[in-house]
Amino acid sequence: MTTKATIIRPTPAAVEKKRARRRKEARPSELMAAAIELFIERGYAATRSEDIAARAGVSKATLYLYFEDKEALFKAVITQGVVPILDEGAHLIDEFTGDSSTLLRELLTRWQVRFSASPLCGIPKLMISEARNFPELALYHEKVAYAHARKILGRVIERGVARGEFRSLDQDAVVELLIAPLLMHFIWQHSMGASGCPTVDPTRYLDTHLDLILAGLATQPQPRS
Amino acid sequence: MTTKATIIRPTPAAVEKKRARRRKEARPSELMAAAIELFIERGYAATRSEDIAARAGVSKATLYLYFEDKEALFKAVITQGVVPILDEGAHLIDEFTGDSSTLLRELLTRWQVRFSASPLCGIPKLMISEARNFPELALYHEKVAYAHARKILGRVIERGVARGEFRSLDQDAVVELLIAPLLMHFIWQHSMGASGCPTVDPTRYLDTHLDLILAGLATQPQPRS
Amino acid sequence: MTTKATIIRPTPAAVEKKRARRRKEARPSELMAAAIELFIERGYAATRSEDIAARAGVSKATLYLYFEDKEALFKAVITQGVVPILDEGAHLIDEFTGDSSTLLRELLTRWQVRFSASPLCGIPKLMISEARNFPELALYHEKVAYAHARKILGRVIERGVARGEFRSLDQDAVVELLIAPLLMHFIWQHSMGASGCPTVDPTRYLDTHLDLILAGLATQPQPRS
Amino acid sequence: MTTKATIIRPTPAAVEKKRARRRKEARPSELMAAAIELFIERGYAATRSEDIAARAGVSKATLYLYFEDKEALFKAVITQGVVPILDEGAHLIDEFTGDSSTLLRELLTRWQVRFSASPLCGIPKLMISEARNFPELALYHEKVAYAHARKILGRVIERGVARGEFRSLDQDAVVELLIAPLLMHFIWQHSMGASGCPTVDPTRYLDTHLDLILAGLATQPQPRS
DNA sequence: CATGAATGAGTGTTCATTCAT
DNA sequence: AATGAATGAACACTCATTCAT
Repeated sequence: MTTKATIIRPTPAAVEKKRARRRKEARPSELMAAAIELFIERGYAATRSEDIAARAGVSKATLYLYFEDKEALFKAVITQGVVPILDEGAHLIDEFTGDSSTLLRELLTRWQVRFSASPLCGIPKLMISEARNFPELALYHEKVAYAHARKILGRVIERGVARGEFRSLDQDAVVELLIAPLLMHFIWQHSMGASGCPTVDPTRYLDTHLDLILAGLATQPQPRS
Repeated sequence: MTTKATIIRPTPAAVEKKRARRRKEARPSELMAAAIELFIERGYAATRSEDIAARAGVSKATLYLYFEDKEALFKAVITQGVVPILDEGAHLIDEFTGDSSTLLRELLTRWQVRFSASPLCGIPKLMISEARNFPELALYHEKVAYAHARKILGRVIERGVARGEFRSLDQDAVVELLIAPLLMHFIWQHSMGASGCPTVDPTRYLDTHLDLILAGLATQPQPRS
Repeated sequence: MTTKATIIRPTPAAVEKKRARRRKEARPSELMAAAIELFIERGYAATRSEDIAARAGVSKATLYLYFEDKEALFKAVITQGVVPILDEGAHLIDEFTGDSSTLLRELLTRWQVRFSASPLCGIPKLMISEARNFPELALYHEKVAYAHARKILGRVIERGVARGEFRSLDQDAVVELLIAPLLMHFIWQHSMGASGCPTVDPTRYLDTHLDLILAGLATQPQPRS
Repeated sequence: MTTKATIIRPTPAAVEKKRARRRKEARPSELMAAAIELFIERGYAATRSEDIAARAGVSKATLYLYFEDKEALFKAVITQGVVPILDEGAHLIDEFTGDSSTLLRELLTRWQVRFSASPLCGIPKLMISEARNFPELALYHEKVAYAHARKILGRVIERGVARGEFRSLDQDAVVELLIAPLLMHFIWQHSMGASGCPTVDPTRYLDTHLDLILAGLATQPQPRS
């Protein structure tokens, strides 16, 4: 592109320098990726900053070029984007025209699939483990992540109740009960599950969850198996 | 006191030490009680053995008279008695003669009440946090606690299915889904909840959980609110 | 004491334990002694806490048993007793009945001798070096040490002026000029002097200082050499 | 602009680099100026080379283009020109024809004024602080600066004694005593003084110093105030 | 010439653990 | 049985220095 196609004499002076410092802007995310894995595996305190650096392929000192200290790195990891995935769910609601049971089924399935595919699903376990040592973080995360998810689910429940599809129950509790199994599943997989404890099959687990809870929510008796 | 009164020779070498052993046998449990609180609050790594000793009212060195090391204390804490409370549930089943929905309701309520009243309800959070650093412990705990609870719940479900009260669904998943909200609740209270994040009302939460899941499980359409 | 003098059989049980933990209360001063030497030699920053501990014959960690941190140790060192020696001078004044020149001569000589014999004479150099990094300390030291010395010298000057022995000059400046050579001498000995630079003979130096300044202060022409 | 207008062939290879070398030769002194300030403020060890570079407006790496390492920079700073100012004093003597008291007064005043106006007056404090860590430097500095100043002052004293104006005292000591207050004053201002400790007025201080010492030196009783 | 990026070699500080008493 | 004192082994963080561009 920058060089003429018809170059006759590639003068020694004509040296392209463009490979250059690709790494720099990648570093923070590389470090955060390494950090999230290790924090989830070992916990915050048991993870040595040197190990994080090593896994990111840099020296310990480099870490401190990009993050004030270990705590800042931890906060950056936690603060990082759960929201976009949650918002996919919000879009789903806006566009959906069918019955609320199907909507709920699609929404939870979508979330499970999306989170399972990313290291983000390790964050709940991490957050749970460190919440009491980092209360501000816990509050922040609650605000931007959990509260957000609750609000989205709340809208679906309202929709179902408004359309006469769902019973009118304690809405806050219902919302919690919709999430709890998903959350528990992620947490389990990154703790007991990763230590060799048996884990339920995620698909059957989610299916049964939806089966039960949709049956429980429904105003009309469902066809029973 | 413990020596016969008729001893004539009080040789200088024959010195009776009879004063104490005072609370010798209480020490281990005092230490474990202190440890469980701190481990739950701060996590294993962030808890200094000196703090445990201080909370138990003894010196740091004393801890090592009763426990090999910090890890042994941790294991002792975790290994400790969840089983008795779970077994109360088993007894309940044996004696119960009513319908399975009521039985399930009573069983879960009993468990929640009993665990909530004890520091033991902090163990799930602790176990979750440390599982990957102590895999043998995780497996042990899974075996004696979670598997036990699952078996008990499984019996209730089987009972309900056998009596035609419950639908026949994927039993493992159903059992998990019965426990997940309880577990999640305990975990939440000892992590996010303890950091000032809002928490649902436990009673309404459990009630709604039972409402939903029993409705979902029931073969016969329930009277709907 | 506790054993009879006529002990025939020193029963194995009769063991005296009294040698015991003599060290504990000596530790802080041992550490401070080590610290003052090293701080003066190398400066605060260039002195490794491990070296201080080593010179005091303990491990690095032991240092932290007695001092919060390196800075606390530094402050303890600086804060330590210059005052008693200064006060010897104050007593001298109170008891002295002769002429003020002689008093001044005795006072300064006394101070020089006393400080020269102790590691305290290294503190001015240390304080000078670190004053800007520890302003609170500088102010503290100024208040309890320098200001105190100035006040004492001021009294002698006033005495001399009142008795018609000394000219009435700018008193603050005179006082400073009385101390400056002494101070400079201590500072020099712990810096340039210790690096092999030539040093004047302290006695001749002090004698000449007194000669000059007393001649300068005198209202009556002195007999001149 | 600087290139001739009539250049016809702007061959791609013939690239003139003529812009800069802008302040290339100014760099070392800019760095040294920045360094001296910081070394005096914080001491050698506590001054980060990055801060020096920043204050000189260049990057950390640039410093190493001009100085082998931090120590070389320190040495360059210290080694730097005190001599010219001292020599102004020497010239003064050569040209002076009046009485030695006046000469001494003029000489010391000149030095104080000249040094006070420059950051060089911070060097004594710096040298004092680092002498033991840089003994060669201390010796060097002693040789080129202090010894030089002493020699100059010595000549004035000799002159005064030869002319019957000054008493014949221990010459080395007298010379030291002439400098000590000046030196002490510079040191104080860059240490305690800079930390908020009270400082005497330099003019009154110097005046009184001269008053006292000249009176002390004089063979003839001076007119007394 | 100048620098952004990177790092090896430290340093202060902590803490689980031991041991003499 | 209990503990005050001590420490070895880590670990977070820093900084002088280098080097590719």
